[in-house]
Amino acid sequence: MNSDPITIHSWPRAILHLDADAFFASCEQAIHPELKGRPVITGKERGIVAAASYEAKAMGIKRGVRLSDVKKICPDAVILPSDYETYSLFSLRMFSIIRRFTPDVEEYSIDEAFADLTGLRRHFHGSYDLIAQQMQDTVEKELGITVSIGVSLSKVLAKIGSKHRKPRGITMIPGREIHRYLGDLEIGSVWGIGPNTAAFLRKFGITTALDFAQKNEAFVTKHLSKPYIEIWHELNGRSIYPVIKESKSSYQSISKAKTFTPPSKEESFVFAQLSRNLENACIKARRYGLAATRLVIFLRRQDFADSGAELKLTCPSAHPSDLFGPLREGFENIYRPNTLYRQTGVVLAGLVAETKVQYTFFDDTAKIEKMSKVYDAVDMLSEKFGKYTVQHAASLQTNTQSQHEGERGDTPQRKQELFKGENKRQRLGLPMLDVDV
DNA sequence: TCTGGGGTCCTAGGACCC
DNA sequence: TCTGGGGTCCTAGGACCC
Repeated sequence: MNSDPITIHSWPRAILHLDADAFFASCEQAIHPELKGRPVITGKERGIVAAASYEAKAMGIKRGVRLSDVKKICPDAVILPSDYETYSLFSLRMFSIIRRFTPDVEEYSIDEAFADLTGLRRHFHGSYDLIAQQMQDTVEKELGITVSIGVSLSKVLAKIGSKHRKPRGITMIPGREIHRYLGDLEIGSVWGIGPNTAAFLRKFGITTALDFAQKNEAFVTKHLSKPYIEIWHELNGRSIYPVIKESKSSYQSISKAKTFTPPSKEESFVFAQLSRNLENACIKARRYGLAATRLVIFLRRQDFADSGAELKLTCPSAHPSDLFGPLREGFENIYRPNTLYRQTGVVLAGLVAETKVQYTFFDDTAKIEKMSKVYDAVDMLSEKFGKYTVQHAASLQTNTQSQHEGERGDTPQRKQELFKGENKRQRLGLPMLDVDV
């Protein structure tokens, strides 16, 4: 089954990659100026470091370190729960600043963006370097966070640039200097080359990005599959990956998972967690007008072994009431008594647009429509009053335990200052629900 | 690095059809 | 009843990303 052939984009492109520095921690420092200059860490809710400010990094604190260790290394550290909602607002602001320079912007992740600057020098009466500087300055001035930028001939090279000097770095990698940046770069640090591929390449004596880039095409096509051939081209300055403007509007799958501490062996508790995952996944699916045709469930044991089950649904749906039957069935297949579980999860897969859902003769259409209304109302209540206003009885058991998760009574005043004039829904870019209960 | 919670794309191989 | 070549669709699973 062969997919699209590799096409190289028209000659030389100027691709910019922007990467915010210690994004979560920087947002916290921007909102709480008294934290500037202090070691700040987020991740309180899960007990390990999600992000560390540069002050914390300087003391040797990295992502993934246990918070108990953090307190030993750095008793002064300010430890906060991650507040994704606020970070999303900063993120949207950051993207809109980048769009002042060009509409050709890809929102790659919450703290990263690509932009295609090809041909913009005339318009800005300056070099790409100057454009990058202006962008960096504007973000810093308006949002109070710093970013690092790389500009080069391809996305892979631009990423290498933005990582090369941090924080607040700007790195231009013109074609003639590519080798200078690839020579010191370990092959496993290249975007798209994971531990498996790095180990495979090392068997051929390839240890740096330069070693790989200098292999000839015959070698690459003989030993590697499409994604890696593409990376090889990109490392050599031939742009393969386009900057994709369209923001995400559809999903292939929607998943929800949650780890609980301490782990549990109690069947009803584990199933309640799973039910909650299902409800959350369904809320998201309905928000995008999607319905699932397959339901995947999985349990992760304390030793990190996974077991899972996949159920095919007779009729596409994003309503928990339709999915509880299959959920229960799958759960009973994989749950083993006297086993400690640490995580549950569900995946809604085979998503189809809600409008495409076809009812068979045997489905009770009237009942289905009634259920749709009920769930629209639930979604609206969740938006208005917080997520768990209305719950299925099956999920209720999770509440007692969720109380020891990180609480956050934040500073609404400050947030309102920063984002005044936009209600939460607009700020987060969510569509308006049009519900008549 | 002992382990969050989301996602994506690619490939091989089987089922099915002519 | 058997044989062969070739196409399409679907799915499981691997690998990778932030």
